[in-house]
Amino acid sequence: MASFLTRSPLPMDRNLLTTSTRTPTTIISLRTCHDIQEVKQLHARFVVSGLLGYHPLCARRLLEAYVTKSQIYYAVSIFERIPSPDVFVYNTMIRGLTMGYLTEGRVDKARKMFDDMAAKDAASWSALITGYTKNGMHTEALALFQDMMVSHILPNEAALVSLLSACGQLGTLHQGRWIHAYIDKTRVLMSTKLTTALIDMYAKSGSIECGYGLFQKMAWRDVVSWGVMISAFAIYGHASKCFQLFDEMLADGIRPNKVIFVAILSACSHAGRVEEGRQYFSQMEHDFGIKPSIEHYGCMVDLLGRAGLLADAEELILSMPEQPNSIIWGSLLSACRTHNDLKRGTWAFENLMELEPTSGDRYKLAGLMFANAGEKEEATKIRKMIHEKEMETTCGSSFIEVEGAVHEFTVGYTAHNKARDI
DNA sequence: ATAGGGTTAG
Repeated sequence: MASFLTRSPLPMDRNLLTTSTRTPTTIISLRTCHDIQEVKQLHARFVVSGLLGYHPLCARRLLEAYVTKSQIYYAVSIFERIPSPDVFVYNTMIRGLTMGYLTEGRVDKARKMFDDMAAKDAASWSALITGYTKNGMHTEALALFQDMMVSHILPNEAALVSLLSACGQLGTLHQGRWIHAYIDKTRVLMSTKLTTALIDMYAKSGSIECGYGLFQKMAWRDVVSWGVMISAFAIYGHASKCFQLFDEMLADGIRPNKVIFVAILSACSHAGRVEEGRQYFSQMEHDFGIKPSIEHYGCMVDLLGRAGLLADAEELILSMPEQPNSIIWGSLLSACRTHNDLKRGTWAFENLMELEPTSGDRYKLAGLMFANAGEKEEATKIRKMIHEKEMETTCGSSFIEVEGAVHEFTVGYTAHNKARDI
């Protein structure tokens, strides 16, 4: 059966194909497509003209284009028709399999492809490490790094950035420090991205001072570097520091993006800075042209709710252009519990039941609200529902690393054998 | 004739 790979070029393209030593512009233009439809149109042209089977670059560039557009289905179909894929093609496939919307077993497929590869380069390891961190499989990413070191393959910058992100998510400070030392020792260039990843790792692992030290020494800070630093201080509740950094960022000529405002607004929320929060919220749209997204509304509802301004929170929710999500309702419910607002709390709870009918934590919170307000009947009704529907409830917990070991702490749990010391 | 990678509300 003749496939498009074996078909000879049509007469109209034959001239172009045989006389030119340069890559056809249609193949080059695959890289600048920003729309899937454009890629598909070019794909069709390549099939019809026979270029796909004729030019060795055509299939791999098409594969690359589908991968960057997260079109794994098309990427696989192209991949399967490449006669003898090289490392670059395999690496592109590993990236594609671990990117975009995950369907079951795609990371495993990437792993299998990786294991089956006869020749792997640093980019192959990097692709899978990044794939793991992108899918929240941080432990697997760090384990793969160990294998990589054993195989004497030097990690590239992309791998190091992903590994630092994994360390930050897990809070494994000593592994992060080890990578930092490794970077210094091997004289890897400290780029903006790498330094930003280090700052984020330190901040998320409880060493904000280390992160801030690196930040201050940076030669070039982009909007992400500022975002990492401001978010870090926001989590620590240092609102004034966030405001100061925001001004410094503007003075540095960097325009804030939506992420910066999420960080600033969450800083306001954690520190109870209602007035500043309101100012930044309106400044965001009027001075910087950024339309508030659901995350920004989430921060504002939380800010107003914590401050007990529940009527304002309600008004804001009703003014939202899109449907509030469970985070917004959960935030409102939590505020209603602390401020004993049964009316709005019930409203939030009703919406939560629609959006997350099986989340035991939401029901538990509502139960506590009714119990606090003396509504014993409502409270028992909810407790029964949790029991009957066999809903799972989680408790808040935190991880802390001491001398290389990670300990988990659960709210109300003091049975840890060295809880006091830690 | 070659990419990838860092920030985000409870």
